[in-house]
Amino acid sequence: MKFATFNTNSIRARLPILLDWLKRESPDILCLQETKVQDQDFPLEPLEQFGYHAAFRGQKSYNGVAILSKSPLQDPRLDLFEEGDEQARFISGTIDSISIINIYVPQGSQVGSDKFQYKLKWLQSLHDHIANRYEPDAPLLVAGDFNVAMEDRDVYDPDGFRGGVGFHPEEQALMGKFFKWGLVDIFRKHTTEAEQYTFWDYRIPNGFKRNMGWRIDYILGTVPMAEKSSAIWIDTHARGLKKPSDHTFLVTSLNV
DNA sequence: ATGGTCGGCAACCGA
Repeated sequence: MKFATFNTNSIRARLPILLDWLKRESPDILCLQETKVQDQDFPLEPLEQFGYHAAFRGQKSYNGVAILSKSPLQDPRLDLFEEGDEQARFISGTIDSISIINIYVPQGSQVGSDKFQYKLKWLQSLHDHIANRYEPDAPLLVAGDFNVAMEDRDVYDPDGFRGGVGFHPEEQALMGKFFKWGLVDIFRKHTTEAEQYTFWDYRIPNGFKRNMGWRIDYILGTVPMAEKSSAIWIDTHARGLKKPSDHTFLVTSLNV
């Protein structure tokens, strides 16, 4: 089984890249973030023509998540918070008896801002949601754009970023709670290599060419899932075409 | 060479 995640930064702008990649890689499940499209405008038909079911929640201009899959998503849930979400950042369900959670964590703007506090609250709420509703010995994958890098080897300028948004100890401590609960960073299960990034800021001139990136997209799995992962790789196909995304595809093979 | 990020969506916000 091939499982992947990709921040599209607009699914409509990235549709040629996305369809090309689906044709080439034929993943069983693909989690998408920042679709930036309202549900009535979601490009369902071309995806169905490629043999995919799609579950999605969008909103105007910002955010938006989707799960594409060859088998339909069962028991879909579209809200993290019990009272319902104001922002489209969460979608979960079950496929072939594997629980899937796809998330787009708030970016956080600046340390100390209201948006930063919301990011911390969101991460804590995601942790509590998982701890209250899932078991660490059951099959669960949590994938998406976490907007947090964990270690020096995961960013191109650790000393420059330390204490800033995306590389702040409070964010990292909240990420640490996921690992303590029992989730495994599947990328780090397979390699200790540094400078392996999934995101390059558009605003850095030639940032991709100079590999000035961050590893902020993850596939996390409970131990039974991590044990079934035979490989994981960063696929920069999304950077090769005319309208590159600022993120890449992150893909893992699972023996299920 | 005389600029220099994107996308959404209609003036800027968010990343």
